[in-house]
Amino acid sequence: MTKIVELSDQPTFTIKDVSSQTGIRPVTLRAWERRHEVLNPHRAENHYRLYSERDIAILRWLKNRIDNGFSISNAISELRSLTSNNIWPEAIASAPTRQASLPNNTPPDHYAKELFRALVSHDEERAGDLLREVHALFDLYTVFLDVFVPTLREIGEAWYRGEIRVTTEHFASAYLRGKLLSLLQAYPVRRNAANILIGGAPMEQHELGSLMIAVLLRSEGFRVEYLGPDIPLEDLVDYASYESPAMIVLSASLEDSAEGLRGLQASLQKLGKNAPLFGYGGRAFDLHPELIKKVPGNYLGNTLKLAVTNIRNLLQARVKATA
Amino acid sequence: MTKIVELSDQPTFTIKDVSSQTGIRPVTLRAWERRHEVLNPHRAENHYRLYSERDIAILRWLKNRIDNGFSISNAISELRSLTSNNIWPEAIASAPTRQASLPNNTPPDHYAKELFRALVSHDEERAGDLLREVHALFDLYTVFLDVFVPTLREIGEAWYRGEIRVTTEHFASAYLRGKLLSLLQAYPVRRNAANILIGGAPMEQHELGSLMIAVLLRSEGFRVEYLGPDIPLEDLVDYASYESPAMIVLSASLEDSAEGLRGLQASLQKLGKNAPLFGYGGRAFDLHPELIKKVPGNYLGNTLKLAVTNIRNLLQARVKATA
DNA sequence: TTTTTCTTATACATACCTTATTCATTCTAC
DNA sequence: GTAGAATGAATAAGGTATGTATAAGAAAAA
Repeated sequence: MTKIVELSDQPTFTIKDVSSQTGIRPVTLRAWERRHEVLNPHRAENHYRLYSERDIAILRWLKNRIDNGFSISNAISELRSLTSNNIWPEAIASAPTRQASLPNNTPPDHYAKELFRALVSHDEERAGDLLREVHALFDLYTVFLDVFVPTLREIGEAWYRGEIRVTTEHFASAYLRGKLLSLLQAYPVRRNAANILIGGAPMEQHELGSLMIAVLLRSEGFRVEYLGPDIPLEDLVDYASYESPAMIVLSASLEDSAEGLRGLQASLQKLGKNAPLFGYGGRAFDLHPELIKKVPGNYLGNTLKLAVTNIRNLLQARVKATA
Repeated sequence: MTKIVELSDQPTFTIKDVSSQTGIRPVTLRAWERRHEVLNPHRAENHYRLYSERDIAILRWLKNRIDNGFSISNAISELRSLTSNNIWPEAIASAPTRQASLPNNTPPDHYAKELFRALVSHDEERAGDLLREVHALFDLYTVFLDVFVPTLREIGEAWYRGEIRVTTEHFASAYLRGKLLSLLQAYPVRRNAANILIGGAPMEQHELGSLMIAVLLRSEGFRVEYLGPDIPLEDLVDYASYESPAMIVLSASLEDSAEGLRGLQASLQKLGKNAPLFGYGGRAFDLHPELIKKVPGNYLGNTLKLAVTNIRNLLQARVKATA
């Protein structure tokens, strides 16, 4: 985790920007620079100072030390001893990262790592660049299986180990949710293909898994309605009786949510010949495999690829059965 | 990404037209052109300048930046870096200063009704067509205030009256969430503007309101981090102590979530001079106005427009106070 | 023809950034 | 306690940035 984070050296901020962001007066900034040789802002052609994000991160850290009662010279020598050992104070390490873009033959693994770093430092711009690159290089399955999923797993684990804040986890999740939803909406809706309803089990809040399934299915030409997380089952059955979808897919990451799915298959069977297939999956079933026996219906497997293959096969079988 | 609107390159406007549309004096326009090589208006045979709609959009964007306190050279270099990243025409086209309802005089509430019907019948395609049209006709405020908000209210009420299914409400909400998140991510992130953290109070699940605020603020050039719903406050305060945002905005639709905000202002004040402003709003405060007295901090009002205005004013006052 | 409004080029005032020097406090070491 | 360093801030003098004003010529309108 405490690997040295590279910060942008792109000089973009004027002294006024820096002052308003750090609360340090311009005169003081210049005095520090002159007297302590701290920072070395780039200069524009007109000799104006241009600060990088890294500079600002350092200044914020210094300001923080001063507000805690240390003198500027103390703070600076502390900073020096820290940086010479390659240990960066958290405020600096968590500043946005930006690296030269990697060569085009980088395996998806590296993108997962880079994406993780970008998200952990709340750097949307970098994350966007990475995703654009990833989409240009790989197909959707690779993007999801080898970039998104590992990134999400790493974020989850880092959160569990207490290395990143809940707020950061929230930020990353909101960001990827947005990307997946716009991806979903970018695919055209097939009106006369098999209709699949996708959502999260009751009480379920994590929707990234079901969203990825939805995007993959839609990209393969299925007609997909994405219903979001926390679907009430009774209402869903009622909706299914009117809409007659070919299949309902729900995901659960919590044990309780998964338990809640036990009665669904039976309720759906009551709809008779038009009863939709019911498929389920999610982290809850990876962690507690005994749940698979308890929940009637089609367990879709523990990877996205498996899930999509299973859904495809189940639907084909259903078409044959009704024909 | 989705193309929102096409801007004509036909040179049809005289410098006087441009001036009256943008509020920039002709002398100034010529000075910018001479000194910064920005824009390159076509010339008539008589050497008079002829501006295209696209030119005007760019100028309006520049004006907006200047009104937000940036210098012209800063604004132009920002513009350059944006265009080279090709996130460009969309961001400009939906700039907040666009004139409302130009050619077509269909009122926004007609679109609200149509959007409601499309969503209730789970018709994504129709909804997408409507949104594209709405974005081409109206500015963001109108789209949100007069189309999105009434649609959402109508969906909520229809659900309350039992006229639509929860599943339908979920579908509509997921759809609009996706649109809003893509919109948010379509705007470039300003790295040197006041940083605002936006999210939902603890236990809060409804995120459409805070998302709209986030989009509006980002469209006005603020640096916005959207953190999603259900933010843990303790962790947020910790994050704020490192990141020093200028403001934190949380929304609550449930009474309990709103109650949970009572202690935040005090926790934030402990961060000392760098303490961010705290603003809040949401349905909970419309329904239970007495909560406003109970929750210390800045109540932002009961409409989106009010909230954004209040946030802008609070931030301006803050800048003055620190300067 | 006269008047208006565009064109370019130059000029000017204000605000802000630059360096260098100075000043008034506060801290630190003897 | 006192001398001297450290520190934030003020000031002067020069340069840049920026909006605007003015002059002189050309085209369009009255």
